[in-house]
Amino acid sequence: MTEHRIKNMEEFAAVSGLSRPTVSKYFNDPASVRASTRQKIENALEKFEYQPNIYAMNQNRKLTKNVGIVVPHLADPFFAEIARTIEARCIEAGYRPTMFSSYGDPDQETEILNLLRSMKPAGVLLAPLGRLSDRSEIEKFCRDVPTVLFDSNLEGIGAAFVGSDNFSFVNQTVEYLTRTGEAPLFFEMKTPANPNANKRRQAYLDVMQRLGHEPHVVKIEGEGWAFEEIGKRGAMQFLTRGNWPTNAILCSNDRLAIGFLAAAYELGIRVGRTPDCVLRLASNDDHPFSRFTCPSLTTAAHDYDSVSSASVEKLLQLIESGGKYSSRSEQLFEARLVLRNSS
Amino acid sequence: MTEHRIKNMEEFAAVSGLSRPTVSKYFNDPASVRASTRQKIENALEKFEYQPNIYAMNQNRKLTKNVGIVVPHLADPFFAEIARTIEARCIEAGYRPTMFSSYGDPDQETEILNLLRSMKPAGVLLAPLGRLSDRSEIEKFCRDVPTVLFDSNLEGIGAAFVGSDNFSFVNQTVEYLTRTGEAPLFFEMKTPANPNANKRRQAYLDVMQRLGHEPHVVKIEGEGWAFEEIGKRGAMQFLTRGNWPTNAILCSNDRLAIGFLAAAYELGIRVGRTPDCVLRLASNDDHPFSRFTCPSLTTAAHDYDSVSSASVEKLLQLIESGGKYSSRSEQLFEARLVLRNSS
DNA sequence: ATTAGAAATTAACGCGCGAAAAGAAATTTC
DNA sequence: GAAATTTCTTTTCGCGCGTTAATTTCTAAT
Repeated sequence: MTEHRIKNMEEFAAVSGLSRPTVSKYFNDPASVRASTRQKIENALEKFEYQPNIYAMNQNRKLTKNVGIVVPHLADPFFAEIARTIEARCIEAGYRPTMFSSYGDPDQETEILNLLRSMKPAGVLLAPLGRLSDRSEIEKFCRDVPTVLFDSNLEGIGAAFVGSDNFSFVNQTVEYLTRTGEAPLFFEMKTPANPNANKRRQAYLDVMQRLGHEPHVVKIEGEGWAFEEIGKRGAMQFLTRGNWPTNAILCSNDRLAIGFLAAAYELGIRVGRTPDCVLRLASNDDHPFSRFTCPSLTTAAHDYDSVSSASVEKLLQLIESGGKYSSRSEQLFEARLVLRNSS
Repeated sequence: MTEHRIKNMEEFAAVSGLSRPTVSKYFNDPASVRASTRQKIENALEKFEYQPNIYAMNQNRKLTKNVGIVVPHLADPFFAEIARTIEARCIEAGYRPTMFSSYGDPDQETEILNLLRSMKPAGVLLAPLGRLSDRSEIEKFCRDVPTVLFDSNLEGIGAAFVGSDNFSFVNQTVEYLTRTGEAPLFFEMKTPANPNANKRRQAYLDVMQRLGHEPHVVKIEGEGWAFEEIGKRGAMQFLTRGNWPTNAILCSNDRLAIGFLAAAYELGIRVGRTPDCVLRLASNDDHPFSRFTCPSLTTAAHDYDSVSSASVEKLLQLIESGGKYSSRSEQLFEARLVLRNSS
């Protein structure tokens, strides 16, 4: 029982009865060595607990197994959830994901990209801030590092975009609200940072026209990422002002809707589909908390799983093709209407 | 205009008119070189955009500038928020934080610690899972790496613990509820994973005894991290059963309370402090969403800022003392009672 | 100007691994 | 069983930097 702590791959190769290059190959890709050899290594691995020095590994590798995941705001459960799923997918695929959040700050987003560049990642999954992003910085980054955009599209940037079909979201909610009652107005922030918001407004206008109803867009004030607070304040104004053109509200996203519902509750205005309610509300995203609002929120749900899987898959393809791609692809997933009690 | 891309520190040292060891010293600690030298480097830095290879840097350094931040569940806005604050503090202090989340899984927590160990971090800030954590693994890890525990205490493990004073939380909420109405019952999960939950129950029992009221603890079923769902289901049962010993509820944490309020709303049971309400509810944590519940939630707030600052400060002290400490310290911060509409 | 002390330079080594090339050994194929 | 193929070993080089020790240069004082 030689209780000799293994210090490097040389020593570990010795105790597994192999040469260092072979062991190196194994750690690079376990399937690249013969089964019997793999056994030898894995036996030794159990007895001696060694793991390669990640810094030495990555220093000389052209391509690391690192993958960067960047989201605009990790404290938003929506992004936390999707980042979590993507992270899991990357690990399954044998990569080492690292998560970053710019917390709504464009400068921090740029810093993250710089840090990532120095990490020589195999690829990056990036959900950009949107309107606030420094487009040229992101563009520059995408030229150096294989990058797949998700959630927020920046036209023409990155090798691919994977996201949700905003038209499908709004189409379903508007159609449902209209079919079961009055056609909705659209409740949104005046200057949304996220490009999806703009697409959703456009989709709302399109659908309303198609259905032959007059559109009403309510734009509320507010900057930053405190959407619930913004939604609540905006709803307070909207609700106390009265004189609503319709009794159906479609919020641009769930976080605004959460604020809206809080305002309605405080004002004693019943929201829901029962006869005693004066307003009906629907929204988009299926935020993790939307099933616990009062009333629970009718919303168009992202296909989280598909978006995550497709993003990662796209990135893996891109990596395997050496970062080259013939044309930028965009993949959009349909929404799934989730009927709850708010409409 | 020599558009020559700098490849390594040697080249960068050349263009800044210095020797490599000096430049190396600068990157290790900018204050360790003469002011005029620092200027030279920073001038060159603006013209030539070079950043040292992080892998080569860390390979041979006894201690990196890396700091690990580990939380039990990043998709929980509470942890996302505290992780965010801690991350910012670390960056301010010149360290490079990396965030990890075990997502409630003990195995993943252990894996994270193993990965961290191989990153040779200067220190780690760890909020362990709690009851589910593999104590021996964490203990082993803390022997190798300077570690400060936060949020959840594991007695005797790590160099220090920084958290909130659960007694102060419960003391304030119980005292408030009792003073303004009936004494509360305590609503919690049967087998809470988080040690704070146990301390809160104990604090509740203590306070009730001190105030001369009979305690009532309602324990609801449920495993995992879907606290809102668990709270809602448990509240559904509790509320439909009727025959409540008191009209005041103290939830162990806000996420349970969010579920409780959702259940009450669905059942048409009014919660709040107005005369038309049949129940009053308070809770602990001041979860980011607790101001948007219906009604908004009266809760005992963590001193987020102090906990984050103190944790990081403690870790920095620990790092500067070479990871040595004479005795394990515990630092607890008082709660701040936030009165909203639920009681 | 002299000089001690601080700061920078030179030179050299090593870290732990990736990578590549050439040859030996094992395995598969017919 | 020999040939063809795959897999492994040996050898060697280099990555980009940390680190150290011995000098040299600079700075700030006497």
